[in-house]
Amino acid sequence: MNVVNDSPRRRELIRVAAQLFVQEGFDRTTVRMLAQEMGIKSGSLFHHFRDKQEILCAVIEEGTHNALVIAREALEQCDGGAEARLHAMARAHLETLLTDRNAHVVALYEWRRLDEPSRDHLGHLRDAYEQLWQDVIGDALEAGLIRGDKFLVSRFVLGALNWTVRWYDPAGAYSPDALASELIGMLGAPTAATA
Amino acid sequence: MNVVNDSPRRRELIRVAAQLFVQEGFDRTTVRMLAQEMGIKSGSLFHHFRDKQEILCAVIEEGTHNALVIAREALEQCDGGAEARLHAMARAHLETLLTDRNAHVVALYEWRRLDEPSRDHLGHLRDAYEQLWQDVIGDALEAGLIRGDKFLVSRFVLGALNWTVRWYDPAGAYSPDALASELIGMLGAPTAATA
DNA sequence: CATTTACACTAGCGCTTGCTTGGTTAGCCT
DNA sequence: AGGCTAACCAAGCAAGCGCTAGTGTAAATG
Repeated sequence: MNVVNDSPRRRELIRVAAQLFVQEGFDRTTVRMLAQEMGIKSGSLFHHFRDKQEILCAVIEEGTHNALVIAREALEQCDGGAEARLHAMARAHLETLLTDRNAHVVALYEWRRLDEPSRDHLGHLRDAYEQLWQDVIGDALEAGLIRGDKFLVSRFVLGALNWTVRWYDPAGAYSPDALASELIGMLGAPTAATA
Repeated sequence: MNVVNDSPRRRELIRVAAQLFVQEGFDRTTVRMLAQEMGIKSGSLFHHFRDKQEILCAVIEEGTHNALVIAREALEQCDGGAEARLHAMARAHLETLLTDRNAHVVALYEWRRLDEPSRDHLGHLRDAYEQLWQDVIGDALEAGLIRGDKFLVSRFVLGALNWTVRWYDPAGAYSPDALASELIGMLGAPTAATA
């Protein structure tokens, strides 16, 4: 009953829950599964979370939060060039998609299972992240690096990047850095072909 | 018990099921919901489908099948130009994403709920569709219309297009045709900027 | 030493789920 | 008229679901 909001135990639960949600989907993952994976009984979960929804919310929140932090860091450690910033964002996105893969897959595929309040809360986080992208894309457009409408390009690029969770193999030929370069090279940037 | 494989009634069931699967998700859609929406009792569904899985499979199969047919038609009604073919594919993809929206959203977001045999069966359909894309992209690369690796570009483009189900509003400023042009214009095609 | 806190357990309630069974109805074909 | 069949219904089973109430215990805290 007495729910604690931050503890190592809770963090571990979120990690394992994310993995299960990816493997089985949110609805098919039962509280009993998660409990067994943690070596405890199902009732004990509700000491850490109010209900099952809150577990889902926590998983997505952590992933989105990390993505935002990493993106901001990547932009700060960057000289002012529009192309460098674009590359840094793409690379950061791919890297967080790898390190927090489970959380991001859950965010992408189980978003609809969130109830209204959670969706609202997490929506603001996600909006902040997308705003970052729109700023960087806007700069790249002004610098003549790419062509098109700011919002349209942002959505196309985000779509292309998010789709990578379906096929990208980190053991394959491309590193996140190389993949980011390939993406930018594909866009109509005459000077970015070999970035 | 005695399952029929093709009938108007079954087709209608598939249509309604697709809508429910989008609204509620596959797991949260109960056979009772679907039955009620059709004005029948839940047990009667199993005259048309062996089990719930088969309904999901039928929904996705119809969507993917239509996409394949429409893409082939679009390519046939096309002169041989690589750019025209690329545009025709993108436009066909966006149009089928609209007309069969429910089925495609289900295919994108509920794929994991398929059992192994269904996934295998539908996988071949999807592979055939992606092969079409790779051919068209390959031609565009050879024509110097775009840059990059054939497989990489195919995946980036498909990702960008599929992501549109998240944000595209058919009542908005862009028609599928215009959107396809914008996407191709964004790619590094010097002669395609105003296609 | 007494109390609180964090975490886990046992045991189950109340409900929903996919699916089955056995039988009925209405229309079509010969 | 008689038979066939697609379509449906009523009733319910067995299993599984999220979640709760109440209790135990070891470590931290006063």
